[in-house]
Amino acid sequence: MTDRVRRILVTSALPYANGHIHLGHLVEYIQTDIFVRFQKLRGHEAVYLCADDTHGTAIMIRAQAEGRSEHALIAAMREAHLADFGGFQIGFNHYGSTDSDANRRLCGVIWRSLRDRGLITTRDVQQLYDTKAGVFLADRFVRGTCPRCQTADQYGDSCEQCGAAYTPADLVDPVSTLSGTRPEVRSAEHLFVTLEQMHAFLEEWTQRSGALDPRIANYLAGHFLCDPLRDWDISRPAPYFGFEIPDAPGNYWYVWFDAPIGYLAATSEWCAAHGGSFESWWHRDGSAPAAEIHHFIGKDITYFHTLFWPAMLEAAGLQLPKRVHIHGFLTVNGQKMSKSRGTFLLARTYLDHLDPGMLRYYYAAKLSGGIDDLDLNLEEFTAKVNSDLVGKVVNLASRTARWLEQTGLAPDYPDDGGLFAAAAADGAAIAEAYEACDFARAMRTIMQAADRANAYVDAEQPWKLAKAGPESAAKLHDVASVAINLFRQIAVYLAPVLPVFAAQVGELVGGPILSWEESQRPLAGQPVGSFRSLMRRVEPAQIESMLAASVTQARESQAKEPTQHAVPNQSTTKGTTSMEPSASPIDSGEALAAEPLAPECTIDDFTRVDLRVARVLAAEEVPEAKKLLKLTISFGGEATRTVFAGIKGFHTPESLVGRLVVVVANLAPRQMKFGLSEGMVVAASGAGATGVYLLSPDSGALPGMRLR
RNA sequence: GGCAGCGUAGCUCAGUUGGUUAGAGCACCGGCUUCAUAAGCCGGGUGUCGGCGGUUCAAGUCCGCCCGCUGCUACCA
Repeated sequence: MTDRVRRILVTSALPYANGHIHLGHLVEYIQTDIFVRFQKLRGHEAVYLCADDTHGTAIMIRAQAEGRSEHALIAAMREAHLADFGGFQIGFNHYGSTDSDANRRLCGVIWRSLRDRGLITTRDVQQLYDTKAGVFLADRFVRGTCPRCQTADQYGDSCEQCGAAYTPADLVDPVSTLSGTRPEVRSAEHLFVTLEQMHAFLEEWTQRSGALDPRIANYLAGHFLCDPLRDWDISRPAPYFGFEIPDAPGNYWYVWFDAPIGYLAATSEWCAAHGGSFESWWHRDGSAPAAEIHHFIGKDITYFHTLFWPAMLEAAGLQLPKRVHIHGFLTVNGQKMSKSRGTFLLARTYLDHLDPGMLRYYYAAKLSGGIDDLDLNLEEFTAKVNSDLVGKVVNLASRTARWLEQTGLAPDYPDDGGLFAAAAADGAAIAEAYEACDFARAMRTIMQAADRANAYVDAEQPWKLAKAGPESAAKLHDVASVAINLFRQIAVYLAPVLPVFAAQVGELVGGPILSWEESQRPLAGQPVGSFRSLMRRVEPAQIESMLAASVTQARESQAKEPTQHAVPNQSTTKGTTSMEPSASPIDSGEALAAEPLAPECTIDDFTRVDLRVARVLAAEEVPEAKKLLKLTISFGGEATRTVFAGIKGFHTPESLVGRLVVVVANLAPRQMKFGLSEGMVVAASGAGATGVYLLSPDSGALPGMRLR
């Protein structure tokens, strides 16, 4: 079956050292791990490499906020990542870090190749600099007024209102979200890769190499390759946590430049430790059989891995990926993972409550190799694990192993009516499905074998043979021997998905499962150990308790974790504290937990916002708008204003007319799709929660009165 | 509204390059069994394959339009 030994280098995307591993990440690592274990079981030389992604502004800022060095931060996160991966039986051959000597060296190698091929160019970039925080500000750390339409509070790169694209330096009245101060414009030289020079190569590689799913190739053709490719800014001026560029002092490689090179660095480190040759994996003219490079990534980082990265490899003359496997995101119970619902499940939280093998199996049963999102439906999870793994597979041994404890397997494999041979013949189809990353199909085929095996036990009724006395002993021995062989055969097929389970089966009978070939011939005459529980049913209570723990955790971490504002969440007003020891604390802390307090402000800050009582004179639907109602309000006297409020669906126009509301009266007018809005009606709402609740003053308040 | 994706049995999904009466698992109902760390076996579906139209000898499978849902983004000022 194994025609020739393939050399397969496999990577998963490098997790960022800014957060813990969650069940969404694990879709990728489990998928990759199954693929690698399958290849190894088939006798191929497969190497699974990964590393922590450690550089960039976000790490720098976080380390600053936590009052420790970047190195301390990434070391701690690395330890946590490794514990999580270990818990889920992810079998990396090597787990490196982008903050390593090997990576620095290889970044230099790639860099020189790009230089030598004339792919690097230099250009001045106007960027905002936060003098208080002492850093250049990435686009998302700056807000200000749009230079084109004058809309306030826009991000540094584009205006949400008019769609204008600009650089942060063009913003009117920019503010740093790090320090709240006004940043100054500084000009700095950045280095760019002129990707357009690689256009023809990228066209060819993405469209015709077979490395990409046609849907991805199509997406790239339609969104990027149809126009000249823009230059890629790959340097950042100091201060920056990363590697300084040797021939451009004061400049650092952008984190997305050094991250994929981490794949090369991990290879280099692994080779150094195991005596392999880096060249044999990545060089094109290696004397060894050409290696296959497989990258597994999520759809969010597609263009880094399908445009920038192959361009870098091509420029450096290195081996290109044979395949970039792209998967979708994880949803839980059909929705995006949510901290408040407890479905933002960290790896650690899961491990505290459930068996990792179960998630590995569930993901395998749902993964079909496509880029569709994968849904973790917790009820289905429970049903599938209990039915397939406990009821069908484990139960097969549970119901027959005891009859072989004394005798071992039959000395010759008995006649089983062709069952073992049939499942052995399925091996080719199962292997093909694994190879195509269509694990769902592989699991379906394997479970059919388990069904047939259980039907066999049922038909032979070994429990009756056991009672029938000595004359049936030989028949009982045969039946149990068949059942245990079928069980072990299934364990071989499941070994890539359930390595720990496979090892336990090996202990029960037949020794460690080391080769796919073991699915092709039955065992005979071997001893059988005493059967021990291999897997327990999932109880709905376990799921409940995991979700509850997850909610609690999310709250705690949100209370503790520094935000990018890096300002401690203190209670700042007496009012807040005096309300805490309320006699009957029946209100849950959910709303507050979902949205931590904003950074401290001064009374002057507050005074700048002019809140007034207003009366709603008229209210009407805006049929084309999903969320907006058009209100006409008055602060008293003749003048009226038009305000669009996002309360459609929560208030009917009729219920609003005549009532008093609170309005931000000095807010800059905003041109909206359906007209000019001249203020903002204040309402309460919870982060991530539905429901919008208008504020009303006590009776006696009059339009025009100010809130203070 | 823009971009992307999806709509097949109550639920989660398979349906390969268009080809015989459209499938699986779970759930549900009935029967059997009792060896099993409460599993197993047998039987049970009149599903408008979202709708309409088109191409074809033949469409869940290709094309067009429409409807609905999801994600990102936008009208939440």
